[in-house]
Amino acid sequence: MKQSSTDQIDHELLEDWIVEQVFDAIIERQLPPGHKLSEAALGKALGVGRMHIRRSLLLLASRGVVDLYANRGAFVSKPSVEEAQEVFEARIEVEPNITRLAVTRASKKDIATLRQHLNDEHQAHIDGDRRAAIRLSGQFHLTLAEIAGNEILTKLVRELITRTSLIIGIYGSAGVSNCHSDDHEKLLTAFNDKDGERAAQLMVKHLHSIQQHLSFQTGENEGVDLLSVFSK
Amino acid sequence: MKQSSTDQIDHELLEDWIVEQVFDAIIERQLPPGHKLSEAALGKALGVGRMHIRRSLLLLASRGVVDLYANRGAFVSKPSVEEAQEVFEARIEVEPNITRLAVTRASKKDIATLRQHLNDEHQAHIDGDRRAAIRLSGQFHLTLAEIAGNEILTKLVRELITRTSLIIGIYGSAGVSNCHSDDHEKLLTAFNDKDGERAAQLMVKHLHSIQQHLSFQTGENEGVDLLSVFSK
DNA sequence: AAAACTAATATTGTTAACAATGAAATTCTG
DNA sequence: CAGAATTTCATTGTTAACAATATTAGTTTT
Repeated sequence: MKQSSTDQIDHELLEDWIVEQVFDAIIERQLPPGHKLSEAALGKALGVGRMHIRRSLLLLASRGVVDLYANRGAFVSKPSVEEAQEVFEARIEVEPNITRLAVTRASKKDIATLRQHLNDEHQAHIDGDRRAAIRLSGQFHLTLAEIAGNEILTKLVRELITRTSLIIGIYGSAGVSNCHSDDHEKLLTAFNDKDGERAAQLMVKHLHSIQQHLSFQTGENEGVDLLSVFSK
Repeated sequence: MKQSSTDQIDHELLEDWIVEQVFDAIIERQLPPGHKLSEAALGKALGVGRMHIRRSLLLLASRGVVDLYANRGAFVSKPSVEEAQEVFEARIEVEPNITRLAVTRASKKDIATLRQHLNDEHQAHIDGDRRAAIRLSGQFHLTLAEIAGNEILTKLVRELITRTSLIIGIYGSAGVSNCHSDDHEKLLTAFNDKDGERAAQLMVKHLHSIQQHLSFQTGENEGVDLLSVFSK
C-alpha cells in the first residue's frame, strides 16, 4: 500500500512518509479540521502498524497540524483565531524573504516549472477542479521555497501552507479558493525580471490579501462545531 | 516557561519535555555532535520508558538535531558544512525580522528581562563559567523570539540555536564562545531606542560575525571524527 | 601477527497482550 | 418520558516478550 508512485527508497523514514500523506490530505481538504484520526483507521488506510501511526501523530502534533488529547486521541487541528493569526504572521515574516532568495537562485528550469504550475492552476480553475486548484495554489508557495533551496525553510513553509489550508477551511468564505492566481502570475513576472525586491513586496501583498478574505470576527468556533454536527 | 529543571506537570506532553532536555543538554555542550543516544541510557537518565524515548528521538530527528540510522540508533547530529550553511542562512533570513517585530512589541518588563540576561551573561564571562555563558548567549536569541510573541517562530529559533550550538562545536575555534556579548549590548540599545530597523541590521551583522568566526574550509569531517575517537 | 571468519553480546525494531480511560448504550429511578 | 447511574464497548496507553540487526570479542587460519 505504501510502495506507490511518489514513494522513494523506503530507507527514508516511514514516519516521514505518513506525515506527508496526512499533510497532503489536509491540503486537499479531505481531512477537515476537527476530524478524528483514529490510530486503527489510519493504520489500515495506509497499511502500516499502529506504532508507526502513533509516532507520526506526534510529529504532526509538533507541527501544529494535529491536536493530541490524552486518552482521547488525535484530531485534525482546528486553529483558533489566535493561532491563525500567528500562522499568517509567520508567513508574512518569512515568505517574502524566501521569495527574494528564490529570485536570486531561480534557474530557467525553475521558472519553467513555475510557469507550468500556473498553467495547471489556470486549467484547474477552468475545469472547475476545486481540489486540484487548492492543492496547486498551495504548492506554488512550496515550489518557491524549494527554489530558494533551503531545506529548513522549505519544511517550515510546508507546515505553514498546511495550517493555512485548515484555517481557510474554518474561516474562509465558501467560494474563495486559497490564492488568487493573478497574484501568482504577477510574482512570476517579477521572477522573469529577476526583481527580487518586487517579488518580495508582491508576496507581502498576496499574503495580506489572503488574510483579508478570511472572516475572523465571529468569536465563536462553536458555530462551526454546530454546522459540522448538522452536516451529519 | 518551566518552573524547575525536574518539572513533572505531565499534562504537557512528556515527549516535549524530553526533547527540551536534550535540546538544553546540546546547547550546553554536554552532548557533543556524534554522541550516541542509546535508548536504554537516555530512558534511565530521564526516568522514562523506552517508548517515550523512542518517540522523542523521532521528534529530535525531525528538528535536525539528531540523526537516525536504521538498526543502529540515534546520534547527536554532526552537521555537514552544507547543513551548517543552511542553518545560518535560515537564521539570517528569519531572525532580523523577528528582532524587528520584537522591538515593536517589547514592554518595559521585556527590556528589563533582556537587561538582566546581559548582566548574567557578563557575569558568567567574569566568573569563567563557560557553560553558563554559552547557554545564556543562545538564550538571548530565544528570548528575543519570545518577546516577538509568535510561537511558530519561537519554536523555529529554538531549533536553530540548538543546531548552531552543534555547528560551533564542530567548526568553531576553540576559545570562541557563541556570541559576542558586545553585539547583544548594542541590540539592547536599539531596543531602548525602539529602533526596529537598526535592531534588525544589527542582528544581520551579528549573525554574519558568528558565521565568519567558523572555519568551514576543511572539507573533511573525517578529521573531526579522528579527533573525537582519540579523545576517548 | 594480521586478516578473516565465527560466536556471543547488546541494542534496536516489532508485535501482541493487557491495563486504563473515555464514549456510548442500557437500565433504573423519579 | 427525562435524566441520572451503571454497564458495555471501543480506543488509547503501557508493558513485556520476542525477533532482527549491528557490534564486539574470540578463534582460527594464513
